[in-house]
Amino acid sequence: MSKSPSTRSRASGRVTLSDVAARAGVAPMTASRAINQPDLVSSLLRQRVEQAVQELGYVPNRAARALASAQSNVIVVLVPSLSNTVFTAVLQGIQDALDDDNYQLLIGNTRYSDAEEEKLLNVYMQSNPDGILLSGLTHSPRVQQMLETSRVPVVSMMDLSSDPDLLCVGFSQVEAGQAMTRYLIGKGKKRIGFIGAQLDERTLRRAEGYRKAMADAGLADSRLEIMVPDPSTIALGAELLGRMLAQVPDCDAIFCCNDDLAHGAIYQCQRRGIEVPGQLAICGFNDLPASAWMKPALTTVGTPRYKIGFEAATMLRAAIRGERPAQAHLDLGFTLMARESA
Amino acid sequence: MSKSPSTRSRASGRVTLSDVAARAGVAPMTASRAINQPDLVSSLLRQRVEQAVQELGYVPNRAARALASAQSNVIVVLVPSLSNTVFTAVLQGIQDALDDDNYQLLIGNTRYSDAEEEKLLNVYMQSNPDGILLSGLTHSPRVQQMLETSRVPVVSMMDLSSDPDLLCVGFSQVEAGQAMTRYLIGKGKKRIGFIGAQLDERTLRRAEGYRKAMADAGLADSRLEIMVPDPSTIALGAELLGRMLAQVPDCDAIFCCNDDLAHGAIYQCQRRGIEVPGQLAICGFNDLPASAWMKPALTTVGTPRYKIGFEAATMLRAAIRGERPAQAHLDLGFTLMARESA
DNA sequence: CTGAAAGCGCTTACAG
DNA sequence: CTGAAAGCGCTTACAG
Repeated sequence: MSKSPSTRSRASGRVTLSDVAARAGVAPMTASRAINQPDLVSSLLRQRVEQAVQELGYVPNRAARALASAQSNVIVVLVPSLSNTVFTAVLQGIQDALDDDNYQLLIGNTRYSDAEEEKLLNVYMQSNPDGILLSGLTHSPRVQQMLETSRVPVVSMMDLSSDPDLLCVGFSQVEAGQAMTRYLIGKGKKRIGFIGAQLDERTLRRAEGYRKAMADAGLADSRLEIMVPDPSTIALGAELLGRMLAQVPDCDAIFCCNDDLAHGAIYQCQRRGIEVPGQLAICGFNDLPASAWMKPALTTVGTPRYKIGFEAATMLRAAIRGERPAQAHLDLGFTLMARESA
Repeated sequence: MSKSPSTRSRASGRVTLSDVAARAGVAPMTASRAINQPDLVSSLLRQRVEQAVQELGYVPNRAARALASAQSNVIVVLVPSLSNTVFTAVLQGIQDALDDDNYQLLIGNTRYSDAEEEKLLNVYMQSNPDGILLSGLTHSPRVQQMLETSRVPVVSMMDLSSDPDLLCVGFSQVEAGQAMTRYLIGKGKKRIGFIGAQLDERTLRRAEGYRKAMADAGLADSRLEIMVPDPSTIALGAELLGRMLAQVPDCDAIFCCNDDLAHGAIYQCQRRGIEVPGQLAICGFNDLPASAWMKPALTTVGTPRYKIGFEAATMLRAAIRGERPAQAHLDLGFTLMARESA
C-alpha cells in the first residue's frame, strides 16, 4: 500500500493513486488516465489499473483533483426554502438535468433572507463552484459584487429579468398575478382582496400584477390588501381570512399569494359556514397536489417549477461550457387552473 | 497580486493566501494563522493581514485546505426524498444543529432506492466526509462495507436499531404502527384495513406493528392489507381507498401508512358521500400541517422529525470529535393525535 | 510569536 | 501510448 510513513509523513492512510499505480506497475499519470480518460491508455494497462483499483478499494480524492485541475465540478444552488414544495420540485428538476454529469450539488437554504444568502454564498464560493443557480432576481449588493468579480456563470430561476445580460428561466410573476385577478374580475367580482405573506420577491410581483388589474378595472382599494411578513402556512391563511372579512365585510373574492394560504382560507370558511365560491370566491397560486383534490377544488395558477429547475440547470451547463444560450431569458409560462373555488 | 505567470504557470488567477501574505508583508504561514487561529498572531500582523484580505477580496480555497489538512469539514446527508416534508424537516433540524460549525452539507436524494444510495455514497466518499447521516437502518451490503472500511462516523435517522454499536436517533416505527392500530381497535373497529405505499423501510415496519396488534386482537386477515410500491400521493390514497372498499366491503377503518394517502382517502370519501368517521374511520401517519385543518381533522401519529435531524446532527458532531454518546440509541418517541377522522 | 521547508493527492504541460 | 517533473493553494511539523 502506501510507503511506510517516515517521521515527517502526513499521509492520511487512505489508498492513493500512487498506490494503485504501484500495484499496477505503471506511473501515477498512467493510472490517472486509465481512470479518467481510459481511451488514451492501452487496454492491457487499463485492465491492470482497473484491477488494482478494485483490489485496493481506491476512492479518488476530490479535493486533490479540484486543486490540481482548478475545476471543482461543484454547482451551487440557493433556494429560499426546503419546506416549500415549489422549491423541492425545482431541485428535483435540477438533479434530473445534471444526473450523469458528475456535478456535485451544493444546496443552500437562504430561508428567504438576503443576509443568509450572502453568508451562504460566501462560504460556498470557497468551493470554487463551476456554476451557480439562484432563486429570484434581487440580491444584496455584496452578493451581486461577489458574483461579478468571481466571473462564475449564474442562472436565475423563477422570474424573468429585464436585464438582457442576465441568464434566467421562469415566468412573469407579474403577469400571472394579473391574469388571476382578471379572471376573478371576469367572474363579476368587485371587492377582490389580496392576501400576501412572506413578502418575498415573487409575492410582491404577484401583488403588483393584482394591483395593475384592479386599477385597470377601476376597482383599486388599498384596504383590500393584507400583506404580512410571516411564513405562508395553512394556519396563517385561516387567520388572514378572518382579518380580511373583519376589515372588508363586503369582500367577494380573495386572491391568496399561494396555495398554502388558500387552503387555510378555505378550511376556515368551512369552519365558519361560509360557502365557497357562492358567498366568497377563493383562489391560490402554484397548484399544490392537494389543491385539485380538496372540496371545493382550488382555483389556482399552475407553475412549471420542475421544468424551471431542469431548464435552468441545462442552461447553466451550457454556460459553463462557454456556450451562449439561444435565448438568455427562457419564459416557461404559467397556467390558470379554473376549478371550483372561484 | 500573483507572480506574473511564467510559461508553465498553472495559476488560476484567483487571489491566494500568498498574495495576501505578500501584501501584508508576512509569511504565508502567518497569514494562514491570522485567518484561522487569530489568537496565535500579534495584533499588529493580524490587522495587516485582515486588511490585505479585505483589499484583495481573498476567498480561501477549500479544496487546498482539505487536501493539506486531511479534513474536509463535509458532512454527508442521505435522505430518500426531498418532496416529502418529513425529510425536509429533518434537514432543517440538521442545518440548525450545525449552523455555526463551518460544516458543508452534502445532501443526497436516494429516491427510496438502495442502488441510488450506493451510487451517491460512492461519489460523496470522494469528498472524504467527516461524518455521515443516513436515513433508515437497512442498506445494501456494499454500502455497509463502504461505511465500515472508511471508518467515518455514521448516525442513522428515523428508526431505532437492534445493533448496540450503531448510532441512531428516531423512534420505533413498529410500536407507532402498533399503537395506532390498538387505538382503532379500542374504538371498536373490527375490520381495519392497512394501506401502504412506497414500501420503504418505515412503511414495512409500521405494517409490522399493525399486524402484531391485529393478531393480538384476533382480527388478522391478510385481505385487509394493500401494499403497493408506488410513491405515496393524495391521488394514490384516493385510488387505494376505492380498491380497499371493493376488496373488503365491510371494512370499518383504514390505517394509511402516511398522511398523504390519508388525505386522498378522505377526499375520495367526500366525493363518494362516505361519512368519516361514521361509516369509515380513517387515520394517517406523520401529522402534516394540513391534517389538523382539514374537515374532518385527521387522526394521525405525530413524529419528531425536526428533532430527529437536530439530535442526529448533534450526536454526529460529538462522534466526529471522538466522543462516545451517553446513549447510542436516542428514542424521541411519537404522539398519537386523536382527532375527528377516527 | 514568526517563518522556511515539505507535503497533502492529484493533474497539467511537456517530452519521448 | 507512457511517464518524469512541476505545480495547484493550502497546512503540518518543526525550528527559532
